[in-house]
Amino acid sequence: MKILVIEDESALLETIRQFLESNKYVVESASDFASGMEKVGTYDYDCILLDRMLPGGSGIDILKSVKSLNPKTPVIILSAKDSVDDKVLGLDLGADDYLAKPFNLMELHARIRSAIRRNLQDGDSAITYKNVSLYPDGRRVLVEGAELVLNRKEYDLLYYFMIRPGKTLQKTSLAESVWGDSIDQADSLDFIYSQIKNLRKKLKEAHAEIDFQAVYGIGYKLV
Amino acid sequence: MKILVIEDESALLETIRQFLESNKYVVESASDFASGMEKVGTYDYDCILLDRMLPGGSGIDILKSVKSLNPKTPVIILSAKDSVDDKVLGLDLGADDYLAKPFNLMELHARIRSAIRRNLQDGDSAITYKNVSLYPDGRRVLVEGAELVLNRKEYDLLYYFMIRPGKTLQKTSLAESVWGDSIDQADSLDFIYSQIKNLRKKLKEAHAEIDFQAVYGIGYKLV
DNA sequence: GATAATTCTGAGGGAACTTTAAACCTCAAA
DNA sequence: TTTGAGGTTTAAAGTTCCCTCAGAATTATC
Repeated sequence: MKILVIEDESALLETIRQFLESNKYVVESASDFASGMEKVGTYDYDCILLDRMLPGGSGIDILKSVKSLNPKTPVIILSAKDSVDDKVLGLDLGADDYLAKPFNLMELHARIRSAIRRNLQDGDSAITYKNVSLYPDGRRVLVEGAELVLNRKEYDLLYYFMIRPGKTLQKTSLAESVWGDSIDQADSLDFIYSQIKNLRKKLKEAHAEIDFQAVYGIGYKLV
Repeated sequence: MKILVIEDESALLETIRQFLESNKYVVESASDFASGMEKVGTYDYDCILLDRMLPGGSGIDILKSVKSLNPKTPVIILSAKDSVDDKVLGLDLGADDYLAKPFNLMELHARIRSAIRRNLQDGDSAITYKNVSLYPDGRRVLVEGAELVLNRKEYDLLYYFMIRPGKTLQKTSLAESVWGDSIDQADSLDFIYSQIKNLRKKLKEAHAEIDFQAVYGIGYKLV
């Protein structure tokens, strides 16, 4: 699960980051309007935490942008203002939840899970490609109706591919999304080979019609 | 689906209303005893959420009234008290489920769906999976007709699994749902292992065909 | 073709996680 | 106060991941 936190108070940002990472989320952050907009426009996230007031612009505009690009991505607004108007404005514009600062981290966690779950439960919760269906809610994978048991990394990796079928994905992107920001430029990415290999084996045994096609020098794409 | 929420804390009431409406339910509400009684006596609902303590009277009396007028309407009691007596009293008087405050909205949603489904299935109010049947009213569990005696936590845990068979449930979700919001981030979740172990033992002795499959690094799922 | 770069495969081992049992705590009933 | 059941914590043993490494196979470049 990848979460974007857009927040200019660096102390708060770090607190949130640490907390979320200890809860196994992959966290990215932006601390001003421009970089927030850029991240939102470039990557997909499972949930976005958004401060209302940002240097360079209003969080509300980022919210609008998110909702036009990826209407289903849940956005939780963090704001110092606890006025009803503020709340209503945010929710009217499509925010999924609203949390007044200062807030409790456990409360934040509950809201994030709730938002993500709600998002996944809406309508078609399955992601299907060829004869493989993936249910984010419950982390299940079915191949022609038969359950395919995957472990954590395998599932995360497959999920990342399944929501972007046919698209060539760089190894660095894969590493960042599945393994988190902690990946260093200098680090070897050999572990991806390992995971791809194991996933392929399991998929083949289950007679899945999908495969990861290596794109020499770049990464892989799901075909 | 039309739901009546009888609750005097206006903040909680609004939270529930927003949540349910966003999930496509039609929501009506009452915030004191008299108006609750009136609504209950006048309209039919698919489910009623009922606070125990209300200005002007006890939720229990409303429950009695509902059960004499429309015995089949599912009623879920919401209460700040998590005492066993309270729970048993409510369930003895015909409540279909019981949720201790503070509760998670997704949990509430699951219980509502479960209660409504059970109601529609007419007659038996059991939740059945493989050879295990669970009767929320009375908190009884039968394995192939034979009663399986579970204590409180064991029952709560099993219930949480039974209404979500096959779905991978995170340990944190389990902890929150069965143990309540009091679970702290820093807390170890090892006690879940103990409960799982005891439940498994009892289930096995009773020749139940269900089991909790560990999902490494995530939690468990009922199979 | 020869060479370099990249990808694939299999095995090993340390870390993370789960299982199990037993000790410990708490609280209500006798 | 004692007793015992329910529930939690602890510790040791067992299991599963998944990263690393080394060599083989494949692909690109010359």
